[in-house]
Amino acid sequence: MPELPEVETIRRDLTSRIIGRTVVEAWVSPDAPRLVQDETPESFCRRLAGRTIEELDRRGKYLLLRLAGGLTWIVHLRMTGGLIHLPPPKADGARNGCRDERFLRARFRLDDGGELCYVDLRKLGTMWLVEDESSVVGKLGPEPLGEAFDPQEMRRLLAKRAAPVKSVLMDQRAIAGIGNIYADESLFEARIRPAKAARRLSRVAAERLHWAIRKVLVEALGNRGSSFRDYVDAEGEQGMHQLRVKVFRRTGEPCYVCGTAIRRIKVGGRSTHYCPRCQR
DNA sequence: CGTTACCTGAAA
DNA sequence: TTTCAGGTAACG
Repeated sequence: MPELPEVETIRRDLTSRIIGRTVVEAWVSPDAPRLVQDETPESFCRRLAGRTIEELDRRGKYLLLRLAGGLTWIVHLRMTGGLIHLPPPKADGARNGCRDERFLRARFRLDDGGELCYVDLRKLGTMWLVEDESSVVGKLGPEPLGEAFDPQEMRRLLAKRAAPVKSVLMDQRAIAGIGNIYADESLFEARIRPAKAARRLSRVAAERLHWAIRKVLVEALGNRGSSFRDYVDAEGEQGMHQLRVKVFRRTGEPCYVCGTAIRRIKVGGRSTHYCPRCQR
């Protein structure tokens, strides 16, 4: 579900709510045996309990919760995962429970009475508790909104790749954080065919793509991400960027630039949307 | 390099 | 009933 703008929105929302909080109790549903990586859910819960969350960071689509004592709790939401924060109950004792108990896969009680609920319809999400973050996020490419990602880096990572340019954008070892929505949107903005071999892009096209990626991600972030289906932020609210996309899931509808019907094809096994006239 | 498996529910 | 889904690891 969530790509960089969605995960970053969750990170920002959670920061003021959970930094400095201690996890007093962790619970993982026996119905989600693959959620916790590298150890049993019991051992994970035992090691997490009593730890204080000191920092909340993001790398690509991964959330990094740095804990006192050197451990990092890493969460990847995959397709349908979500992290919802329930604030401490009001003075009158009123409590808003997790809204979809059906898909609740894990629950983390905090020392202020609040809690973090991990929900995941498809159960594809994963979490780790590690000493060495690089064992999980070490192979990711540069952050597209970071300084290391410049036009030259864009050209470098497209060079020599025979795969479609869209597949390279979605390759997390090439660039971190771009998924199906923002790959299509960036390629539209850069006027490039998604199926074109990455190494065939001209220098100018690569530079347009560099600029387009940043523009698209910044705008999506400003709209708090895209909610096409399951995505909600840390308060359970939808993003707004699905109302602003130019091609994603607009098959058959007119291109906003030239009026040509948006086309849908498969690239790297994923649905891909583009304007056959604007994108060459 | 492309394809398939992992899961479950909603939409076609 | 069949297809599809904001992702990625493990295949061949």
